[in-house]
Amino acid sequence: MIDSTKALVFERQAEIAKAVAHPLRVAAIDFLKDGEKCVCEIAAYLGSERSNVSRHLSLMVGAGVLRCRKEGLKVFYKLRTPCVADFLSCVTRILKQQAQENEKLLASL
Amino acid sequence: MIDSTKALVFERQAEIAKAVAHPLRVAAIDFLKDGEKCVCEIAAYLGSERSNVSRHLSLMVGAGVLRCRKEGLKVFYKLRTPCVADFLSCVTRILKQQAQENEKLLASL
DNA sequence: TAACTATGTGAGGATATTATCACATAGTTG
DNA sequence: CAACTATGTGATAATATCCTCACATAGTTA
Repeated sequence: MIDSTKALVFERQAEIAKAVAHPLRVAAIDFLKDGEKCVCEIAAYLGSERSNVSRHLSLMVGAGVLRCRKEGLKVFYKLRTPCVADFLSCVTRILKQQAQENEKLLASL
Repeated sequence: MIDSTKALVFERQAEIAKAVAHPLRVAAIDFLKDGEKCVCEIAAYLGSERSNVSRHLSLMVGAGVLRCRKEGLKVFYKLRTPCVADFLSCVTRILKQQAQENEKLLASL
């Protein structure tokens, strides 16, 4: 059985995964891996409503995935740690392996 | 702006992240990193209803995170690729960095 | 100060997730 | 065949997530 300390860790891990688990948020993280960007840049890139993007971004800040900084009228967001990008590359690797397996399956038909 | 190919990738990446984004599922993946286990073992470890666990597991199979194999009465689940475990260690690293920042903050009070 | 720009937030409804209960299925064993 | 074991599934209700619209806030600039 899971002890309560482990349960807490699993819960926090799930929270972080959840903070990434949305197409717009994945895209935003991918966009931010090159450095900080303001909301309007991010929204333009994502092609989605400002208010919606703003919500997704603050959700990620809440989960500790992003960090933000105000400067004049603009608010700049960036990855809180480069690990976040690594995390996405891990997901990408999973995707690649899936694609490879599918290819093998297809070839055997 | 995001082109449609990229959008598809982001969507698939989000799907995979979502498949992990639940405390029970994180725990199951952690449990499975040592090798395949049957549903009853997993359910016992998670301390949750069989039917519920079964649903979470097949969700992960659907997302391509797990793979399953029938043997007699039992169904064994395992990680589809070791990348899945790597992915969780990435999340753990993010958690650690968060904890370190909090510690630094605390020390400065 | 008034108009403007960038961002955030409340309310709302639409949709998706989740857990639980009861039951169905499939394979095993006496 | 009957009882049993392991697993999966349908229905349902509770809850969470998401998007949109309208409006609020804060800083800028004319």
